Amino acid sequence: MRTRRSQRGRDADAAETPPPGARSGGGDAASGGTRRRRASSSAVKGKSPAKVEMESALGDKGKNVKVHTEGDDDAGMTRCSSEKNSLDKEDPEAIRGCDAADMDWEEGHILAEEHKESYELGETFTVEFTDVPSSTEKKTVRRLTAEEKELAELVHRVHLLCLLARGRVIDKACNDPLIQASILSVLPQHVLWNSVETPILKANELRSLVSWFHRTFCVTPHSDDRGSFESNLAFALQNHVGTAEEVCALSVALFRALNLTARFVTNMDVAGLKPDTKSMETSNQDAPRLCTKALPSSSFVAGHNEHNNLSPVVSQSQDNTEDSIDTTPKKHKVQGCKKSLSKKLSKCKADHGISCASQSKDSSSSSQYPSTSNAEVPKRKGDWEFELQLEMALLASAAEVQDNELATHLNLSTDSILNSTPPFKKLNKSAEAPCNSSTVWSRSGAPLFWAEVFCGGQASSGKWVHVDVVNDIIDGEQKIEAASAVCRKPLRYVVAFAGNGAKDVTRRYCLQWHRIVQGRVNPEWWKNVLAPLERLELAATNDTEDMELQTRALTEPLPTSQQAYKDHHLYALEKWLHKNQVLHPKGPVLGFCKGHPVYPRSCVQTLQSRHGWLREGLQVRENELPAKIVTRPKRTFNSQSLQSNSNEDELKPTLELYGKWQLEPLQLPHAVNGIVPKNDRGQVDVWSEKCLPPGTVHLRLPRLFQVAKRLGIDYAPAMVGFDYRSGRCHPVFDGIVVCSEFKNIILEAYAEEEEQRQAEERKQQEAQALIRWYQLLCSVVTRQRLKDSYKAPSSDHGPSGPSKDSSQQKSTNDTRSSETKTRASRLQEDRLLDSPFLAHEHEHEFPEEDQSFDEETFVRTKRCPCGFSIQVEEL
DNA sequence: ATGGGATATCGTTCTTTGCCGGCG
DNA sequence: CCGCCGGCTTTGAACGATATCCCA
Repeated sequence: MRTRRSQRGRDADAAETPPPGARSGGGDAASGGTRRRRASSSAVKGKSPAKVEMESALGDKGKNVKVHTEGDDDAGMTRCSSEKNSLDKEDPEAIRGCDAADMDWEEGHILAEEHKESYELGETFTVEFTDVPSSTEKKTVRRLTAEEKELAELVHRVHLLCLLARGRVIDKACNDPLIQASILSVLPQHVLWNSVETPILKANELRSLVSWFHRTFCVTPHSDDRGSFESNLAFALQNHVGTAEEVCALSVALFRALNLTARFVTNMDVAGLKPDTKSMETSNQDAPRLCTKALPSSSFVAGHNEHNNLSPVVSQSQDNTEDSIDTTPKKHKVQGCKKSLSKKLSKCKADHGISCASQSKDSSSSSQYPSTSNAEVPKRKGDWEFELQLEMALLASAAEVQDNELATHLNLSTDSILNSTPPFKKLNKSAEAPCNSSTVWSRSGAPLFWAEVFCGGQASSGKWVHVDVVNDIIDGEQKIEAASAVCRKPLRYVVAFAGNGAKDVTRRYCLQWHRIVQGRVNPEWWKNVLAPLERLELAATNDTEDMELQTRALTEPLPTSQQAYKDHHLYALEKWLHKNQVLHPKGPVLGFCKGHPVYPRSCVQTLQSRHGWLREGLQVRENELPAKIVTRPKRTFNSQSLQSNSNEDELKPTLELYGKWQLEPLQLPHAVNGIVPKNDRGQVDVWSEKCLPPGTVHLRLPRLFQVAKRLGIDYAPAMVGFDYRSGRCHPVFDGIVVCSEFKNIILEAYAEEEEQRQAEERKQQEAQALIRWYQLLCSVVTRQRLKDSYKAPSSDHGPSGPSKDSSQQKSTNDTRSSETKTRASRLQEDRLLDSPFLAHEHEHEFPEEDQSFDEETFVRTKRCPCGFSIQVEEL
C-alpha cells in the first residue's frame, strides 16, 4: 500500500501538532517550515512507535493488518493522511482522485498476502512504525525558554535585594551598644593584644581572640526566631550557641566594641541567575543532596574541634559546665545521634516527597551501619559528600574533648566507633587525608559569613583582613573561592556591610573573575543598587580599598583553558573573536595559552559595515581598505528587487567591514536656499539625529506635512526605520525634515492649525453631544409613553405594574380596540417595560376619566393623579 | 576529573523602500 | 477622482549562546 503525504507547509495540523514520534526530516535547517517542527520535536528527543489504525471503506468486519514503513519518514505527515482517509471513507476513490497531484505518496509494505486481501475487503488494519527509539535518543532535552530565564533573573534580583536588606539588618545589630557591651563583658583579658606595645593592629595579633571566640561559641544549623535579630544575637550570646550568621555577627560586634573597624561580610547564597535545569528535571537524582542541605552542616565544623552537639539538649547541658567532661558512655551518645540523624533523614525525605530505591538504600545505610558498605554501586559526588558529612556529624556528637590538644583522644574514640562499624572505615580514611583549609570547609559547609577587620592603622597603608571565627581562620581570603566551589556555593557576590551600607568586595576573594561573571546580574543594575549603600559604607569605614580592588580586577592571571578566553574581560584569543571583531593593533602578546597568543581585550575592535557606521553618524574615510571582509548572509530578494536592483555591490556575497579608526564624522550635503537635500526617493533617512543634513531639523509631529505643504515650505518625509509586516519590509515614516530656518514658522502655524482643528473638533463633539442628548430625551419620552399606554389597564389588577404573562397582556391589549399596534412593537415594549431601567418607586396610573383624545392629531393625553402627564400618538 | 572539539538546538539579529481593494 | 487605510499564508536565514556528548 502507499500512505499519502501532504505537501510540506500545507498541512498546518501536521506542523503544529506533531505526534510524539515526529522529528524533523533530515535535519536540514535550511528547508522551509522546519523550524516549528524542530521546536516541537525538541521537547522529546527520540521516537516512539507510531501506530495508526485505519478502517477501509468497504469492510465492516475488522481484521487488523500491520503495515510497516521503513526509513525515516515523518510520522506526523503519515498520521494526518490516515486521518483524512478515515474521514473520507465514504468514497476512497474520490480521495485518490481529488488531490493526488498535491500529495507525495510513500511506499509501504504489507506483511502477508492475507492481509492484503483483508485490506481489499475493507477491514480495519493497523499501521505500525517500527523505528523503535534508540537508547541514545531517548534522553529528553529540555531547554529553557526566554520566559523562564527572565523569571529566574527576576527571582535572582529580588533575592539579591532581600539578602542586601538582611545584611543591613545584621550590620545594624552589630552596632547595638548593648550587644557590644555584653560580649565585651564575657571577653577574658588574656586574649587581647597589647595595644600599648603595638598600636597598629596586625592580623596575627587577632589569633588568640579568634581562637577564644571559636572555642566559646557553638554553631547550630538553625535557631529559633525571637522577634528581631538583636534578640537572636542576645540569646546566642547568652547561651554561646547560634547560627553561623549569628556567631559571625557577634564577632563583628566584638571587633567594633574593641574599637576596630570591622565589617560583616557575606557570600550571598543567592538563587541562580539562570534556572537550574537539573533540579527541574531530575529531582530524584538530586534528592540525596537536598537531604544533605537540610542536614546541620555548620555544626560539623564546630564539632571538628569543639564540644558541639547536634542535640540542643545535650548542647545546653554542656554549656552550663563548660570545663567539665561529659561522662556519658560514648556508645549511647553515638547511638542517640544515629537515631536523630536517621530521623532527620527520614523527615527530610518525607518533606521532599522522595521515594526511590536509591534513597531508601541511603536511609537504611544511615540507620543500619553494617549494610552501608555497598561499594558496588558507584557513588555520585553528592552521595559521597553526604556520607562524609554524616560521618562528621557522628564524630561531632561523639566528641568529648575540649580543645585541639585533645585531638588524639578524639581520633582514638572515633576510631573505636569506626572499628565497630566497618562500613565507615573508608570514610574515615578520607577524613584522615591531608587537611588543608578547603577540605575543612568542605566538611563544614561553604563559608558564607565572616568578618573583615581593618588592620595596619592608616587608611592608605591599611588592609582589610578576613577573619572567620566560625572556622577559626584568619587571613584566608585566597582560600575562600576554592572552598566555596567545593561546597557548591560558588562565589558570586561577596558583600561587606558597615555603617548601614554595603560594598561589593567580591574581587578580593575571587581569583578567576571570568568564572563567576556569567553568574552575576547585569553589572549596570547592580552598580545602581549598590551606589547609595556604598556611600554609607564609605562614610563608616573611610577606607581606600578601591585601588586595591581595581588592581585585582586588572591583574587577573591568564586562564589556562582556551574556553575561558571567550568574552574574557581582560584577555582575548584570536580564535574566539566574533565575526565582526578584529585585533587592532595586534599586540602586545601577553602570553600564550596552548600555543595561542593572548592579547589584551582592549585590542579587540568591533567592526561595522559602511551602512552600520552611517547609522551612528560616521562615515569611512576615503581610500580606507576594509579591515575585514566577511561573507554576507544570503539575502532573500524578491523578484522585483532582483530586477530593479542592478547595483552589483548590493549583490556581492561579501560584506566589507571597517573599524573605528577608519572613520570620520558624517559629511552630508548642506541645505541650500531652504531646500532640503533628499535622497533619490525624495525623502531623508533619519537613522539617528546625527544623520540629518546640516541646516535641517527633524520635526516629529503628526499632520505636519500638511502645514508645510500649505505654507509652501520645502520638506521631506523622515524615514526612521523599517517594519516587517506580511512578509515585506515597509519604511516607517515619522514626521518631516525641514530647513532649520522654517522650524519656528512651521511650528507656529502648526500650533495655530492644531488649535483650530481642536476647536473644530470640540465644536463637532458638542454638536454630537447635543444630538445625542436630544435622542436620549426623545427615547425617554417614548419609553414613558409606551409604558403608560400598557400600564393603565394592568393597574386595574393592582399596583403590581405590567404583568409578565404575555397571554394576559395580550388579552388586556385586545380590550383596547382604539389602539392598534403591531405585535412586534408590543413585544418590544414588553421588554422595555420589564427592564429594570424603568423601575421606579411610584407607578403612574392613568385612569380612563383623566384621558383626553385629540381627533385631529390622534394624540391621546393621559394624566396620572400625581400630576405627570404623557401624550400618546395613536395609530 | 577536566578540557577541548563536535554537534544540536534555541533565541536573537539582521534584512532593509508594495499592492490592492474598500471607503470616505 | 483622490487619498487614506487595512489586509495580505504569517520573513527567514544566519548567527550566537549554550547544553551535551565523546574523547584524549
